Amino acid sequence: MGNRVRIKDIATKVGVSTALVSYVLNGKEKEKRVGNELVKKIREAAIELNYQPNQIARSLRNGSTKTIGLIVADIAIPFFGQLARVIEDEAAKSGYTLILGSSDEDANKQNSLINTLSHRQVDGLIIVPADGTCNQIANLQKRGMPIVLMDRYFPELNVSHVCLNNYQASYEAVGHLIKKGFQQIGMIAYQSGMIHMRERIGGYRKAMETANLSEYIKVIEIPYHFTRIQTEKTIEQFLDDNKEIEALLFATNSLTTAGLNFINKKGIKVPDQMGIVGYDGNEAFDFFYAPITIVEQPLAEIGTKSVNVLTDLISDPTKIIKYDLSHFLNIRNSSS
Amino acid sequence: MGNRVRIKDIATKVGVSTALVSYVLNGKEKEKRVGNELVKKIREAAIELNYQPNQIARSLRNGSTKTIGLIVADIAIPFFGQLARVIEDEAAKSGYTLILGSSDEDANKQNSLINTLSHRQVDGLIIVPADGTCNQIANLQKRGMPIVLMDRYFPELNVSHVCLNNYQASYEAVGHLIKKGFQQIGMIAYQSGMIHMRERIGGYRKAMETANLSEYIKVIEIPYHFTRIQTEKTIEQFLDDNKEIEALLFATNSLTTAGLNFINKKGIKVPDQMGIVGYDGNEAFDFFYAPITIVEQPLAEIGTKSVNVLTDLISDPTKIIKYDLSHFLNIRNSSS
DNA sequence: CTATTTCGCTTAAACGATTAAGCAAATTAA
DNA sequence: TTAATTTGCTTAATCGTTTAAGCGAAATAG
Repeated sequence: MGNRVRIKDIATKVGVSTALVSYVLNGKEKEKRVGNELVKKIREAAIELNYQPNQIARSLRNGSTKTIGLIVADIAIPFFGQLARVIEDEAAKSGYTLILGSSDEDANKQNSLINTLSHRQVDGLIIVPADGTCNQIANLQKRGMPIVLMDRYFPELNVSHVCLNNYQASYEAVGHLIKKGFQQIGMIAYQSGMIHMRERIGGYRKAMETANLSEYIKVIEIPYHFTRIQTEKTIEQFLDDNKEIEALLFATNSLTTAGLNFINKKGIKVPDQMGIVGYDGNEAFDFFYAPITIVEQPLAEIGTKSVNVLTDLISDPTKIIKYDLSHFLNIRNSSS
Repeated sequence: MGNRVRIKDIATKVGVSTALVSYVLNGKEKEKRVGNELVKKIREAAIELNYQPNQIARSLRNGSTKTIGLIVADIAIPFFGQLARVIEDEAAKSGYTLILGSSDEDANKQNSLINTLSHRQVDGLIIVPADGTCNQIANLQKRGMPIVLMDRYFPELNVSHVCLNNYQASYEAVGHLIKKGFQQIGMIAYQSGMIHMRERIGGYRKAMETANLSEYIKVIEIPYHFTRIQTEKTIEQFLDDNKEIEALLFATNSLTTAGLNFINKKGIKVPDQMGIVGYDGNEAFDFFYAPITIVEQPLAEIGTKSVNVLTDLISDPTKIIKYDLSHFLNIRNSSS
């Protein structure tokens, strides 16, 4: 893009100073009392020369890039892709553009992403924080960066967040299974110290305890970096070791996929031999012979709220806003 | 981020000029013969003050933002999410960061995205172009912007691209169905003038003609903005009008999903009553009782090549590089 | 008719970094 | 001893915008 047209070129062409051009192109011609004729000439010259403002120069001068950094676990995962899309649209409404990064739930990657984005002077960050990155977030906040944590947060930190009320969601999901007559309900979760996973497991436990089913509590936590095959093997081992299990709560979409795949192979009948509830829907599950009961997250609300909270923080960095949104339990055949 | 540390703060602390600090922090201390003691002091001061370079200022001065704009149809669609991820990683290897936009296959949206990104001085663009945006791309190129078209391109334009060889892919997919004994093969496509769809349809036609099955050629083209329900209705109508059809080629993942959903509801048996081949895999299809034969695209290759071509173009804007990559026909039960 | 206000524009600094050019002191060469 | 070179640093321009401050000329007020 060598032959870029600058404000100076317009100024030269019209025969005025760059200040006037800037005033006019920013719509301040009244306020700055620019003569009507010049306003017209400047506008025409800008169009004629095909002037395109340099947002970088503007950012440097204004101290604001009109840019939001979004760090998710992996943009290839539909859940985050869908969130990113909502965020993109909502951000655009306020003139913000998205800079994207995937952390792979890895603290080091997240750290370098945060550095990259903050060097690029993003006006704020929406982060799906990885396990063990509490300090990173705390430091960021101390340095005055507007941050919104999404999907999970650190209870020990006073940072804005927009998340699901995971405890309540699991509690109700398991309650539903119990009401349907299942008692020996197991849970397949990810190995993570992060609050969202702890709460999903906690809600499950609480529901079991409340129904006097504590003795049947069985949770397996699968490491995030396990391959699909390793995951299926682990689930197989878990079910072999606990043949009495009648129903399963899966803590994420991909765990549900892996689990169903295994259940399919083994010829286990859903829901007769095994009741199923999973987090986060997926077109995939429509094709399973028994449509799957799903804990649905309000994706659009999570995305828009995250952006709105962030723009609030950008204008007032002292604010702290926290949302724990409600799920919707979409009941289908797999749990009846 | 009010209290940012600038190079000037380091310079003041150490008692030198900003030039020296810049030289040292950019590793030019040898070349610029900076004294060993000062090098050490400057490094220490930078760490002590927690200096974070301002990439915006650097970009303005250097005329390069180390930023790539990525415009896809919709980042929420897993195909594009996966591509975005590959691109993100490959770009990071060369120090580039991604700025993201979704066009919804809409020419106007794409236009404003291109403007936004080019005002932000991206060093280059990877675009999945929307229908009817040939002029936009041509203008961009004329203005000297490095561009790589991905997934589709404009044959009438001499612009770099990385795409699938869609003609070949459809041709082989249909050839496979014919070899399996299907004759009355229909195709469900999107209504689009874009080359990728034309070629997918063209390859289908050619395969049918080659096998002397021209009389059975039946294609329906569904508008992109149809809802899931409208799409299913349209497919239903198509199959009602053409009850003799024995097999279907679906031109995209979401069409396959809609189609299978309908076929499921109607109780049509796959592959006995209907053979199926679809583009682009999806975990969903693993759960369909008959695993679906898929035209798989080399996602990783498309993504990495796109980035590599773009960085090539950035260093030499006169280059034009075109890739038409090969698919992999993953044959499963739905087509045998 | 002079003093004040308004009008319409220009000047120049600033944002934070990079880097060509230059300059004094120290060193080496002749 | 003088000239030339090397060393180690500083100065200042630059990238493209924005915007406070200022300055004549014209208009209005007194």
